Amino acid sequence: MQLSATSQYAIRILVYMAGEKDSQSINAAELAETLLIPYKFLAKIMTSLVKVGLVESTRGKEGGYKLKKKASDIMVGDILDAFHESIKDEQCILGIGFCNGLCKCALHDQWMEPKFLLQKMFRESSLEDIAGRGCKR
Amino acid sequence: MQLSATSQYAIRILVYMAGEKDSQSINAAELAETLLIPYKFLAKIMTSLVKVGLVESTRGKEGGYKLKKKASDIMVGDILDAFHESIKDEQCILGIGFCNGLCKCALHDQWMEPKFLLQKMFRESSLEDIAGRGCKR
DNA sequence: TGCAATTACTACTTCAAGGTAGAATTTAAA
DNA sequence: TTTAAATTCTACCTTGAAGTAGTAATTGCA
Ligand code: SF4
Ligand code: SF4
Repeated sequence: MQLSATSQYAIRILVYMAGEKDSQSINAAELAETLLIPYKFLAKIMTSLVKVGLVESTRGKEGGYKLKKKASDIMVGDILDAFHESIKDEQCILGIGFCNGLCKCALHDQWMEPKFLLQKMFRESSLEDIAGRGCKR
Repeated sequence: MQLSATSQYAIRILVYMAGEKDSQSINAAELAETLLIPYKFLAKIMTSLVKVGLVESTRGKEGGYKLKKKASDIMVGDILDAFHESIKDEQCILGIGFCNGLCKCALHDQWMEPKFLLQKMFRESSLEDIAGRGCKR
């Protein structure tokens, strides 16, 4: 019952980038070192984030990564989407599927509420909301 | 962001057993067939449930499985515990760890609430509460 | 131009979860 | 006592996520 390592890394990376001076690019080595993420794995994640349009990259000397949108416009949910890990409305806690209220087991209603809160949290929390506070890793 | 297949299977198995006539044992073949769980994998799960004391088994002809406690005394959380998948208080949504309120990022407080609801749901839902309603699989 | 720094690509390895196969063990009943 | 039905054990296979390695492509700068 937790996010994949990939998603967790991605969130931490983008939050860190949002906390840095704008219009200044950060390279993979610095990210890997300060965030304690394996360099090569981070590089792979960064490429995904570039492909999905959350980050822009410049190669070569003086190159690196920059957020492609304002930190206030990147939601945690966008990041989870990139790795197909956002929570769907029909997701069932027992993995059965989508009774959609027709046949409700006792867990159904109880799962609705935390599920909704998680969706809301992911949908409404932007990088700006998170950056600058809490754990710096 | 979901339970492991093993835990989901285990919950469904025990809920089904709770819905059957008491003091009557059910064998692995029937469980596998009605719940659409691979037979051999189910057998493995059952052995775990026996070892952890939620189920008792009798081997040989006429054998099978029975709940070891009343359905109202087996909580979903007990099942998750058996597979080390219950949600710890200090579980962090970013996998960093346990800031314990000292350094709170913006996700910290928002994660607290759904986490609490999930813990409550797992802790307070018994098999009896679930059995007999909803999807029969 | 050439070099060094950087991301991107391709392919592999490792690890854990999920799943399978077959034989050993136990038991009730014929 | 034999046999068939059942669980249990041990060992393996498969799949996907996590992580690694090496090289190609790109770019700024000396
Ligand atoms: S009724 Fe229960 S099993 Fe069916 S979708 Fe809802 S939570 Fe899942
Ligand atoms: S402050 Fe944020 S990163 Fe730290 S434990 Fe809480 S949720 Fe996790």
